[in-house]
Amino acid sequence: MTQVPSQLRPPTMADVARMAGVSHQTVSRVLGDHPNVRDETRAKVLRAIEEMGYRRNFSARALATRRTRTLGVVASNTTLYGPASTLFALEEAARAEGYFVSTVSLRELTVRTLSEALDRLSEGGVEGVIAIAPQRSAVEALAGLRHPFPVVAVGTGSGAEVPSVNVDQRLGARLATGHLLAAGHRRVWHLAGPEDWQEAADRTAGWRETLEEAGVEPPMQLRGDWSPLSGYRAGQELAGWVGRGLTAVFVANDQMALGVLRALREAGVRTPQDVAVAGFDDIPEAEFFAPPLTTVRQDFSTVGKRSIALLLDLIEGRTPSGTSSVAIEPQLVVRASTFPYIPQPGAAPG
Amino acid sequence: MTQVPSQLRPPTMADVARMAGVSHQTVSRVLGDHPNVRDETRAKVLRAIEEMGYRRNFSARALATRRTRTLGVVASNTTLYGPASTLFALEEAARAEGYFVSTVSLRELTVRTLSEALDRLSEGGVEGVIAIAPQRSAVEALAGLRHPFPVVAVGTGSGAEVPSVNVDQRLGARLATGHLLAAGHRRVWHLAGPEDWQEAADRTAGWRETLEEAGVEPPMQLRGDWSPLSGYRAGQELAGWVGRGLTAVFVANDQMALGVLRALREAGVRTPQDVAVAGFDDIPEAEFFAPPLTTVRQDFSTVGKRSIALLLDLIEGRTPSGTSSVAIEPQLVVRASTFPYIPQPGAAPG
DNA sequence: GAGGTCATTGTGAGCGCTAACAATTCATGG
DNA sequence: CCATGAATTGTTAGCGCTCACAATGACCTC
Repeated sequence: MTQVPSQLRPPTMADVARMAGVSHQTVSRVLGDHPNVRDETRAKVLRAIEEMGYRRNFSARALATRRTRTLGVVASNTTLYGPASTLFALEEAARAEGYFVSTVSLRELTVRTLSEALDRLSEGGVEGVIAIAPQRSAVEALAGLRHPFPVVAVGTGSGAEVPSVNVDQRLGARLATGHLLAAGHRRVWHLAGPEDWQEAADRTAGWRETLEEAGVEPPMQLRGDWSPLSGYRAGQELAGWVGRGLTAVFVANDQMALGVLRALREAGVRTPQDVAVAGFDDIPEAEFFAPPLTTVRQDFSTVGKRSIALLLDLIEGRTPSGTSSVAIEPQLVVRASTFPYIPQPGAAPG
Repeated sequence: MTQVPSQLRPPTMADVARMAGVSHQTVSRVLGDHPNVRDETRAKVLRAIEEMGYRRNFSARALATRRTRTLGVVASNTTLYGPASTLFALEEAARAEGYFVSTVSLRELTVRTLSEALDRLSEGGVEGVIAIAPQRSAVEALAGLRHPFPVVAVGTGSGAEVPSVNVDQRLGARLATGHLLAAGHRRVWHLAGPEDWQEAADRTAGWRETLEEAGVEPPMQLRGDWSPLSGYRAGQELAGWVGRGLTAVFVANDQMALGVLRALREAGVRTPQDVAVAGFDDIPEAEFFAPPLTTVRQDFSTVGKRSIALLLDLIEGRTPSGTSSVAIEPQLVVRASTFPYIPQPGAAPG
């Protein structure tokens, strides 16, 4: 019941035209919503299309128009919340503009894998590519690669030579760190993300700036790899500093914050009474951590829309609306991990 | 430095042929790895290709061969761990077979959205589609829809009229429930997933069977919507049954289990000493819940490979290797939430 | 009623590639 | 030295569509 194998070859526009008693060009006009087609003719054609189950051939159309209306996306770690959300938002935004999205997911972003991915997408006829490339190495690779289509980077930071769209990570870190200072903490410690990630560097920079502006010497900084496990290990180390000046930690993402929370708990350290913890990302689970996590939310939907808009500008040869580097404001979400008040789940906006 | 706008039109095969002093067909042969090309000629052609930065035109090739080598994927909730992992695995498997993947992510799977997605993918020239369609309504919609290409469903359960690939949810539920019974619990309660999800139904069925085979009357069953919040609410209700026969809960996914854990904790109920909790999915965070969560792991990589293999069989007109419904075994991962022993994070396999 | 305009439809030429077949070259053996 | 067949290369005809332009006819104006 699912397929229609009435003929071996699917019907062509000419077949439809013959059936409707018009020329193939008229069929094309109907399909293309051209104004100058008599209603009666249009109806005839539509009826024939319906009856034959005709569908326009993508390849022929693309060949004739020289447009595939397909965008490529290169991503890695697509099972992480951030990249997955970005991917989703990108596809949605692209579809809204009438474009298809062809994805290549990489296990790791190196010059080689990135280059292969771009080659592959090029063979796939994409008109442009979005690279979700948060590692610095990836940005450099991107800048050095030749490709016959425009590329927009997401999450690479704004300093790049490649047009990019970013959430303002530095601002997010300032919000979180500032919030902890405002809550009365003298110093704020920091568990940073991987050195190679631009977003990690930006978050660290925002944290450091905020402390320095407040006249506080930034304490020792730990480093993790985004994983809960690395957060757990860092948390064990942090637990050793409780009572020696540690009262607040800004963790570079929620997953590591989860590990930190667990390590602190196991060490008998209470959150937030003994140590306040703030994260970054606002993953859906963050609200249900023990305790619910204060964190920084990024608007991926906007990231997706802006990225697609920028890429399409580049494809159409338009001057991008604004600069070629877009920054999006993140938002602080305060929950119990930094505050003794425990809100009801579901009450917080998220 | 990134683009090569040396000529307005990108070079064609004929341009390369002219430069190499051969016919365009010879260029095509070189690109197609045809055996009967003299090494010397091949070298000439490759040099010309390199020099001109030539890339074969996707649309022209697809038109001539009548093959786009593109598969479609329809998915919803792609930011959830399961669907995101499946998506990733599908793309990887498709790429390994030389296919492109064009994704359409839906916010909700209804007959209408599904139908639109299939239409759209059809316009995009896909040769086949994978539908990550865990809702029953989606399966029905799929069965009733006409489409000019084969469709393979993932996560729909094996009973469907549509060829499908599934993790054996029932078996997973039996593993978890059996584990709890074996640990000495007299009864196992159950927080089920949304009624409309086949996977939820299968997990519930596995739970119920296991209890019945053990001669135990299944206790009241709660229902959530996969979210931590719904788990939290159910957890509050469950907390009221502690001391009245409730000692173990099998929760239909990890995120709800997270909510349950929090609710129990807030109610002063200890896990696993007072109530053991098992989840389903083994999301990366599960190991770092408080306490680390016993759960059921699904091998998405295998799901991806088998789905693609099945779809390609259908596309090529081959009889699918085996039946048209593939089941994949899940795996129980035991952690502290069902056992008084607390393993070190990182020690558990995952 | 001639001339003009507009709406509507048709015709022909590609888009850049591959498949099928034709033509050429080359090595080999009788 | 030429026939024989294999290896190598070239030629031609589409694949199914859109674009540019031509053709037709209806309608209007003076």
